[in-house]
Amino acid sequence: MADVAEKAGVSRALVSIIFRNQPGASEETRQRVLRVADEIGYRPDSAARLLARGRSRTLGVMFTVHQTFHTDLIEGIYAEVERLGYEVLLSGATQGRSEQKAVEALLSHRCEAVILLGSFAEPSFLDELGRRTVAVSVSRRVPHAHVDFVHTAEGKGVRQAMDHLVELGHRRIVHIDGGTGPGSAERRRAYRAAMRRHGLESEARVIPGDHTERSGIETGRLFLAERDQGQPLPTAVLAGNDRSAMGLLMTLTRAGVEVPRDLSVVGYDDSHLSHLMPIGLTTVRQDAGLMAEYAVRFAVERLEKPELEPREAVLDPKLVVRGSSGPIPEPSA
Amino acid sequence: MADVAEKAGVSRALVSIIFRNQPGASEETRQRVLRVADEIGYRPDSAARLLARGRSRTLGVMFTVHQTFHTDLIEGIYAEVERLGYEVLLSGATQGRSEQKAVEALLSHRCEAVILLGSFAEPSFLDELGRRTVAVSVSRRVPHAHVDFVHTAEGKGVRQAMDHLVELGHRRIVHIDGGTGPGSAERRRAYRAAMRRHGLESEARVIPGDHTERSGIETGRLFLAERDQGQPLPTAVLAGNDRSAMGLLMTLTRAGVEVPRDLSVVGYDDSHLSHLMPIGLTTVRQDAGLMAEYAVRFAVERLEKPELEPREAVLDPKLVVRGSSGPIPEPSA
DNA sequence: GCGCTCTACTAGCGCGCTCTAGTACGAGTA
DNA sequence: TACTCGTACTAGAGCGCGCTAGTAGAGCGC
Repeated sequence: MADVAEKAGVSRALVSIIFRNQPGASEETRQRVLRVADEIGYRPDSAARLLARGRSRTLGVMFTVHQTFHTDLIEGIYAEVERLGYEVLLSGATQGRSEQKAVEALLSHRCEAVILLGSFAEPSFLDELGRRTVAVSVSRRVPHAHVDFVHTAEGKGVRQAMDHLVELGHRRIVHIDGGTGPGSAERRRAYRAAMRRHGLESEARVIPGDHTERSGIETGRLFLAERDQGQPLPTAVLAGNDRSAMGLLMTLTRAGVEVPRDLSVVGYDDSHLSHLMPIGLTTVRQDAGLMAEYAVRFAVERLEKPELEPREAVLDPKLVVRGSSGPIPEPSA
Repeated sequence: MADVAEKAGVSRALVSIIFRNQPGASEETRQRVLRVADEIGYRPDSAARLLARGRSRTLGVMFTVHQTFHTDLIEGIYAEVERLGYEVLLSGATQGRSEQKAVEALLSHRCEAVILLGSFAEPSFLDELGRRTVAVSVSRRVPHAHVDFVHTAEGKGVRQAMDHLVELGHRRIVHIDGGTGPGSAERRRAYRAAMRRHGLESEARVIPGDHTERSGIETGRLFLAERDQGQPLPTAVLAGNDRSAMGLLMTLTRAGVEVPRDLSVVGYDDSHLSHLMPIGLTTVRQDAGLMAEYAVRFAVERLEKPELEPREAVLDPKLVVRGSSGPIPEPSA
């Protein structure tokens, strides 16, 4: 910066003004300084910039690397953040890199707010985080924690899916659970309620799982083993999310079970891959773009008005019927 | 930091030493300072830290949000970077956020090196970037640019896939191209060479596309339209990558074409989703973990020995045969 | 001529940390 | 005793910016 200032024959302060696009420099000087900077290859150092101004205008986003729905959300976040003149820092959680670690990285990089996509963390962790900084939790709802929430009305989505299956004649409808995953408790509850409402309480069955393909695969294996022992397959499965549904589909299809003739499968999320399954996955759509928009807006608004209380946005999900669900198999089949 | 120092009754410098895990503080003081810091909720500010020490020890990673293979790479990158005591900053390219923009963000955050996953950028852009900083290009090979390369021997992979298909009796083998995507030129060339080698030159057909599901879908539609006009379907397709293969599979399967009975499909990458397709996708496996390891090591080694010339790592791909490829359909069928 | 305002610019402090060059002091050594 | 040496610590400069308070000079009305 000093080099640029000297070469352009102005003070460092003026260079600073110009690079911040602030008024206070003549058009002529502005052009000259920018030209010199370009020649030298100068680019403002955001570390120093961050340090000097109190604010970083940066939102941190914690996501799970393999969660395809998260990449849908990230796309939306980039778009909205740019609109509002902020920046984004991504930090991924993986097998060997915990959520806590990912969030720590964001905080130490001076993110003003943290957006957590589908967090699995303890409620106390979220609450503490929310008190220390502005935090938004997407998908994962933790009552009484000091964070904003953006999620879909899980109950509504599950209800639509269940009504759809019951209308098709299904009674033996199994739910693959999402474990401690975001939204799973609500989905599980809504599944149980729907079974009760349809008088299918005695048929209700929840299979433990998580939000990965693995739990779908394992459930598939379980079903096949049961079938080999003479038990009938369920006629429909409501998976905890799309990935779980895909795992199930794969396992069953490979074993010769035909979907939806022999069994219907419904997913959850409508991640961008779900409509790319060869048969098309019937699933509950969450609007990733809108969720991202809310998350960013909540964060930015709380940053600009710190006295604001955390809020909650509940979006409406929508069942998308594709090829993986169909009428109940013929009794004789 | 000053607060911590005061409350613990030591100088700021000593607090600094302790937080950098450096020798020069007694165990007793160390514990006391850490306890005080914890009480206050102090966490070293990496912006200031960055500014103060010359180095950031941070590698920037540019990736394409929806490219599933990239998430596989990222997982590997996090692991290797941690092992070497560096940090990672992710920056995603999306529809509305160009590669250039994503890279700019990384540079202004003081990344010492940039790892580009499957870049589409102009060779001149890469070369310039490589001269300004340490850059590693994964998958995309740009001869004579001043960057490290990590990629697989595309030719070998394609050859294996083609030999596999020819062995199964296929002759009308079509290639869906990856356009300007990383590796596509090499794959296209290898496809043509393989057709020639097998005496199938006259059957060679390359359909323009890119590395997304869309190009698979469009190719599927094209095939269906051709079939409706009386032309025969090809018997096998070598897709530009897994996503393209998945798009094709979806379109054809929905239209009643059975894979692999009516048509064989081979993908490329073996991204973590490809073995989750219900029928299992035959594909050319690239070892994401190993590629990530090389990329990080190249970057770090060049950072620590700046006189090092850029290098190239060519890994061996391996055909993974799953359910989407099979023998040529019966002539009468 | 004077004071006034407005534009275009500058001086220099401070953001929170790292790091070099030091000091103070007790233990060991000749 | 005088000296080194090692351990535990401190003072203070400086990293590259942003920002506040200020100046110099042009233009204006009276």
